[in-house]
Amino acid sequence: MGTTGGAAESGRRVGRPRAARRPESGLAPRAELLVAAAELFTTLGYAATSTRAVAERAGMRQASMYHYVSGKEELLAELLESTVTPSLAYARELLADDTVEPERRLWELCRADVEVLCGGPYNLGGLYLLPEVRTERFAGFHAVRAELKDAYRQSIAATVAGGALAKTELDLRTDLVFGLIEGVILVHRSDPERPVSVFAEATADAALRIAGV
Amino acid sequence: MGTTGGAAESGRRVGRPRAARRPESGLAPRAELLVAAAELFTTLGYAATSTRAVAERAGMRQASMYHYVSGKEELLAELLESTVTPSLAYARELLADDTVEPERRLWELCRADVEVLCGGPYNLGGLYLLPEVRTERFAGFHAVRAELKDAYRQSIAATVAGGALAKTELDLRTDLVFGLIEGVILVHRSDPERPVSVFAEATADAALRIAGV
DNA sequence: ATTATCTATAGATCTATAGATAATGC
DNA sequence: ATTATCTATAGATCTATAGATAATGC
Repeated sequence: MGTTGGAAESGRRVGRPRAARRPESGLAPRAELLVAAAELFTTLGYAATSTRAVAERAGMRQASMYHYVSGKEELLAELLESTVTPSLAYARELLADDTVEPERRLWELCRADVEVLCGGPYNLGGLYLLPEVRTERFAGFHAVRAELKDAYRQSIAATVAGGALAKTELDLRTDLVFGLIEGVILVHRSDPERPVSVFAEATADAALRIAGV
Repeated sequence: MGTTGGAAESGRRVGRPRAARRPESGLAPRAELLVAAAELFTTLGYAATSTRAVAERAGMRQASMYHYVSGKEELLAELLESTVTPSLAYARELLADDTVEPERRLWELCRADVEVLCGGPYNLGGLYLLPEVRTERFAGFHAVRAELKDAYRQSIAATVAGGALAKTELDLRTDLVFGLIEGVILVHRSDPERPVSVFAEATADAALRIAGV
């Protein structure tokens, strides 16, 4: 124990050496697998990506992958959650801070969320629509996503325009705003040249208009 | 020739009878395959659906499918295009009709498009994000989708607010509106109870606000 | 004769496990 | 001794083709 996963110092590592030696990514093996999975899932598709492809791209043989993860599903689950948790943490921070105007908070939440979704090297948001994701296996992801959506609902309700809404109306507005944010995933893909920051701000502006602010 | 594909009259049909006899759907075999594929692709996922599953659900054996289609890809291509062509035809009709106010035309295009995307029995719009769809094989789909997007661009440009926009700005607005429309696919899924017509109108309202009208 | 289907199958995967091996650590 | 990896493989697919068969049509 103690230095578990460390050993980044010299090239000396416990265990049989890998067959295909490579430059040393510096990442822990599990992280290497996650990066490889992110790239392959988003470009080839989840179901179309084999465990062999993931492992090989991470620099190890297919069977070795099972030393770190139980299979493809675990990788997908972790990747999905990683697209939500930063925004969720930020949303909570914003909601707790009452020195900021509610309209401004909502705008900032939208902006930041788009940055996370479109800013990473891979278009992980595109994985949300996978049918596989609906299964019980991904309950953890659904839970955090629902929490994020609830933060959006609260942010909208806190605005001047939002305070007057009936529950049905509030739900509808929330769905539209949330839909816009997740929909930008598609949009971003259609024009990846556009700077993410410009795009994130434009989306936040649009979200406020939808919310009725 | 002559009555190709017909024979819906009595139960008499040319060719070896199917192994698993069933009530007669009334549909032509190719249409039965498309319906089966729509259901399975949207619920299980494209890559996760086998040719056997599609064929069996359509009432025939796996190998018989190849009598009608070249494989899964052909089914997907046709299903994708079917989600765009009705809206595209309608968009052209609207653009040709100058008795309608531009703002109203844009609203109506959005409303109708959402109805098509969310109105069908299956959530085919969810297939847009499949990585497989990016490949050359689906160029036909991309072409019609690009035409539809262009119709949106024209509709936005024709509005009072749209006329004043620089090209970059117009492109951005178009992308946001188009993104909202396609994003509602996700939203609709989260609450399928809500009547589609209400939802379609609310989305069209939101689209106009994004467009700046 | 023509047609729509069937059965059978070759060849190519892919996943997950069993068991061997080549390092370091003590 | 412990660990991280390897090689090998059983068992389960899945796709696309070859060739047989059971209807109708002439």
